[in-house]
Amino acid sequence: MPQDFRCDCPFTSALDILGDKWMLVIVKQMLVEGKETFKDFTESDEAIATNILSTKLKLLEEVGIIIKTKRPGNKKTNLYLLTDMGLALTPILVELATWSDSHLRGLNPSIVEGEAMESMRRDKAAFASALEQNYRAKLASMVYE
Amino acid sequence: MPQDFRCDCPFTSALDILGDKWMLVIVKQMLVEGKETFKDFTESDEAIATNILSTKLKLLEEVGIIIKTKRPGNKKTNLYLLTDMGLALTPILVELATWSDSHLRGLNPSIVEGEAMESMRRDKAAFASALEQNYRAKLASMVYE
DNA sequence: AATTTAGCTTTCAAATTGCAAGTAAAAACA
DNA sequence: TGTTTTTACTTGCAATTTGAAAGCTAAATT
Repeated sequence: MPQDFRCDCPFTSALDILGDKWMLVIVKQMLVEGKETFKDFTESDEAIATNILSTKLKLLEEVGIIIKTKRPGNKKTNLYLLTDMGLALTPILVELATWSDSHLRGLNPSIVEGEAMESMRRDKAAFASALEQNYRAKLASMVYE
Repeated sequence: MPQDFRCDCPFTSALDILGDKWMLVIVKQMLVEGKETFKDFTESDEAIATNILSTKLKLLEEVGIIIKTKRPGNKKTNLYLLTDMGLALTPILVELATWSDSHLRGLNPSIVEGEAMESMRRDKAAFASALEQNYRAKLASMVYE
């Protein structure tokens, strides 16, 4: 079941894949919070139900945003990792967070503040790039362990 | 009914508002396609149902992304216009389209190609800025007519 | 005055989301 | 080596959301 697209619009087509409450949240958890396993995701602040998690992980894999793998020697724990296609979502996530930072604090006063937010405000592109490089470094280190 | 937020994460909070198939599509139609009236939206490529459109327009207004108004002298046709908060979504839309352009053509080969896409690729920030300025110019011209 | 248009609302069916419980296999423990 | 725990799910079912189609009201046009 690949996916259905509403039309030929590039904006809309992205939302045909990413436009729901969970797809980008899962990507964020991987990129920003370092979550890798099914268990990791179930323990998140956002409290995703396991059946939804299962469905969304399958969809993310089908589309090519993540890959499912295992650590050598471990036959039980699945690892979900971002592909290049998935890492390319970083700028979208950073723009979403930036918009929240400047326009959503009135509606959700609990939105976090701190050094990371300040760093993001100071230089969005550098912040996005750092997130991505950090994740790539982790991927590289996994291969040789 | 303002809105419920899942947690204090700025990424997730943006998706609590924008994370569905329609909210950002409606904003795109206003920003990129110049749609303003209920009728305009119903005639879009994406073919939104009128009940959903009605619900989403109300939500967009409640959140503060759009305002509902009328042209002076016309008591029938409602105009929906982007606020500053709504216009601030432009970079998110441009990042979504950019991602589609580089990663979704395999899954949706019908995604449009053309001068606008090339211009977006050439300079994303300038493209976003042009979209926003273009919309602001339209807003300014409406006031004096 | 009659018709058309714009902007919805209502009804109901279908799809999606989500809670809670259950299962199977691997791994850790005694 | 047998028992318990952990991980990664699936299943059943209720609740919510989405969507197609029809209907309705008031303004504008003919």
